[in-house]
Amino acid sequence: MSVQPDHLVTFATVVREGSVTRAATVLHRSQPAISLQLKKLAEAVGEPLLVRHRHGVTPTATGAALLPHAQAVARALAGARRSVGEIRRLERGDLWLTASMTVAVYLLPEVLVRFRERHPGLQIHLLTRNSREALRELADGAAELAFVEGPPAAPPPGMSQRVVFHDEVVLAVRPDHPLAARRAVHARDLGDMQVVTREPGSGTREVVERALVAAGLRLGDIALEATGIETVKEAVLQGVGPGFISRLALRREVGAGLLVALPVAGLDLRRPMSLVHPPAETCSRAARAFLAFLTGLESGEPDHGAA
Amino acid sequence: MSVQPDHLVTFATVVREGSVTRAATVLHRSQPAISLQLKKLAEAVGEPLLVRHRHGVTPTATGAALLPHAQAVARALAGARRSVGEIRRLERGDLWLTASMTVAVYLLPEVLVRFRERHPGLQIHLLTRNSREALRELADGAAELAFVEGPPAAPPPGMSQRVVFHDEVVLAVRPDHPLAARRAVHARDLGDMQVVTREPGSGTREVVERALVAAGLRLGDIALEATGIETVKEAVLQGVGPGFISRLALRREVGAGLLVALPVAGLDLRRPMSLVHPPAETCSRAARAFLAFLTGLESGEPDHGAA
DNA sequence: GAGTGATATCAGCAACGGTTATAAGAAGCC
DNA sequence: GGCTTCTTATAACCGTTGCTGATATCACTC
Repeated sequence: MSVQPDHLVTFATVVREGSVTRAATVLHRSQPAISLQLKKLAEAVGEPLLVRHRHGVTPTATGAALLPHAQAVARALAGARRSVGEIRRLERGDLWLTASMTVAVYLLPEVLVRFRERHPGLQIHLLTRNSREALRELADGAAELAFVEGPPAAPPPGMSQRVVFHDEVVLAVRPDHPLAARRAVHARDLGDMQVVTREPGSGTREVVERALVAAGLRLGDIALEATGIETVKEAVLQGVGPGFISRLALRREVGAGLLVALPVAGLDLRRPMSLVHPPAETCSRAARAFLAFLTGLESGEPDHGAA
Repeated sequence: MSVQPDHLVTFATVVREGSVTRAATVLHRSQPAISLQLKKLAEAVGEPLLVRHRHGVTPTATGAALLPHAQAVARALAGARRSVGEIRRLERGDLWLTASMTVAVYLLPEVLVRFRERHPGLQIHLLTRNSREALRELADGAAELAFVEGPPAAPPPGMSQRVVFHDEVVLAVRPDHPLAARRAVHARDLGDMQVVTREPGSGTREVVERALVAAGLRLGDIALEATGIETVKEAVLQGVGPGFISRLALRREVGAGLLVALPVAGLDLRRPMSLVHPPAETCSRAARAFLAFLTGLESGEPDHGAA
């Protein structure tokens, strides 16, 4: 029989305690169980490892030679158990998120800060991708939770999906713009405007175009087609004209009075953000904790619910 | 169920091999056995450690966090197994000997050198004591083999004893001494001599006195009572007079023609050296190897047998 | 010589962990 | 599209291990 890890741990404990009986109580075993393990270990080595005397045992020369290795095994095992304990108590762990740009930049940071306050030991990895890439990383296992744009379409097999945020594309204007005084604009007014939009292929642009098509309308002049949300925002701020931007991405500027967000009546510019994730049972504890945290946010803090 | 060392080793192997099936062959287990161990480990941790894909498995974030600990356990265990292997093959080990002065100084070094040539990895510890101390250290377990002076008296309980060397106290004289031409002296001539002896209480002195008493004789003048074998030897070399010394301690000087060793007829000055040791089964491999080595010497090389 | 404290030994038994056989899922290939 | 061929998962069975509880043994103490 070869050398068993348990035997080495037992041996190390026996030497540390200096007694088979004491080691038995420490290890929550009966004394014969310990004696048997020691016997097996000595057989494996081929010679006695302990000498018995009145008040316990002491290692032989061979035992002393083996002891450091036994201690190394015991140490390594204790380290592994401690690590597992930390993981179980969520004192340690990794949370791999993948999210499309808008979610990653404008929604998640605030949420993640609060989540980390609750679990400071967790290391959060946020991958900023587009929706398709995010879903692929989810399937790969590179991330456990994916935040994607768009309504619940076809969730990948074996995955759950739910809407976590109801965003909406709005028309952003400067406070000194004539429209700024109005509560909203109507879709038919768009034909007269010179607007700023994102480039074709971007999520925001697609939402706008789909809504226009559905409403049987067309855009007027496109004053500027900008790549990237911040570019559009900057163009609007500079006075180029009204621009289509997610309400989510405008929160700070609206709050600061730098821009005004106007809903477009007659167009369905809603833009739900979905969370896609494997069944909770197959998720890491960290991911489960984050799912629960999100649910808590939605129910407990209504300002994060509908747009 | 708690985290088992075997599971960690298996996990480390699976990650290294990148496949459950390959790890199974490496570990000489069936594939289901490995799968089961991984399942148990994942249960203990509380979340999945591996993600499956077409050509095997890769660790999850949690698995990656646990991996170093699993590797540490595997490394430590491998180290312990290697160490045990070395001990079994006598490439490593300790041999603790305790011996009375005469044996330790004049007999063992030569033997030990040859023994170490055969087993270079063994570390030999030679404790130089007197016979009583040697026997106590044997009982304590501080040494495995004890070389003591005197005939097989009462071997300690559970110990074996055998004579390994037949020494003899002789009368050493300088080559220019009148006695040097003779093959031997007779005990009754001692009364006329001025001799050099060890101090009372030394083994050599006791052998001489016991023999004299048994023969109904007394010593003549003691010219010098010296403490220590080398002191007696030096006194004889300086011409103080004949001296009682163990033949064993005279080998070099006799060989070099510096001294002549004269047996004393009519006195039983034999002085066997005994080896006391526990039963071979309870000895370390190193000690067993040394016992076998000694037996080989005695049978194979007669010059080490009788005096 | 009885008492105490330690380890060794023994018999019995439950459970773990292994094996073989089989299923099931995904990818690649005509 | 069905077929093959990798995977890993599941199930039934079974042998061995290793534990427990009781008891023996041994050494030292009083």
